[in-house]
Amino acid sequence: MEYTDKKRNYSRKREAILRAVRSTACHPTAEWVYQTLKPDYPDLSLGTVYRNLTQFKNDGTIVSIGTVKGQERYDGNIRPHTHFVCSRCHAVLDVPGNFISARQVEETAKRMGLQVDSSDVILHGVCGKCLEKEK
Amino acid sequence: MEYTDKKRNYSRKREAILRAVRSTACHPTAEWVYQTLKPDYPDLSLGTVYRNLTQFKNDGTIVSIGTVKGQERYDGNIRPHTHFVCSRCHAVLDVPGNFISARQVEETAKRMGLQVDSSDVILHGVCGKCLEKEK
DNA sequence: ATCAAGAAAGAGAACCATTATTAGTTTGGA
DNA sequence: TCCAAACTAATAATGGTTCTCTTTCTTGAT
Repeated sequence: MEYTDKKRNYSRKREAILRAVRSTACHPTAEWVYQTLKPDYPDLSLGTVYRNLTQFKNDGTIVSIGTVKGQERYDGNIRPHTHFVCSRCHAVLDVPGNFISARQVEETAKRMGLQVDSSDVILHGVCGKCLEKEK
Repeated sequence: MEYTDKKRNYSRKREAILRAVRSTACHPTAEWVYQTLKPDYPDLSLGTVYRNLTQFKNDGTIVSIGTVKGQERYDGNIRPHTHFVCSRCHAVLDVPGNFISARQVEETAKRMGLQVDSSDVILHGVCGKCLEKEK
């Protein structure tokens, strides 16, 4: 068994990064977090943002929605919910409801010998704003 | 309205690329397709694989499962179905069933003013092989 | 308060999947 | 056969992410 407990010191910037991710519903990229905090933390480094986002993701403090247009998107809301990705503007929206049958998933996983840790539902399409623009 | 119809000439390599994607259930990466075809097509270029996979994806001939470990994964089976991604070995497996309530999705989309074109269900966890290894 | 150990950060190089460019080849209609 | 458009190989460029290395903080003990 591997030793996984890591001492973790306090860091003002780490705290700010978590606050930033939790403060928005835009499902931000690392770059967004960086640009958002830069004014208040002029010496913030992009590497620090990546490092801390990865840590938060690994210990379940935040969650990753996956990659949209080549960039990983994060979510500070770790309660399972559905996401909508606009194929025009690449916005990621929360959709209430998870639309999935946990029982069905469990049964299938058991039958297939899989250990399922999480499940994501992602809808693709065109968001309201982009539909407006296209008219 | 934009002009989207493109003349398409025949190409032996394009045909082989589609055949390769359809021939496997491994949900291949561009690199896999390239390595698989290389023996039979020694002058195949990786750019050609990327170009044609993108074309196939754009006109709906194949489908993208998203990005796993930084690499896009494709699927020649375009019938909606669920996918399982192993967080250890990064295998992508087909899971019979789609577990999603189309009606619920429709209603929610309508209420939110979204145009939903497709929906993906992705399970994350540990596959049977990796569970064996870990014992 | 001071000090040492190690955790965190800044700066920038390195990495690597993907995309773009360019020059040459193939396809298909006239 | 001839030509324009489509396709490709080779390779450079791009860009998000990770790594490295040195410096700066944080923490706990003295």
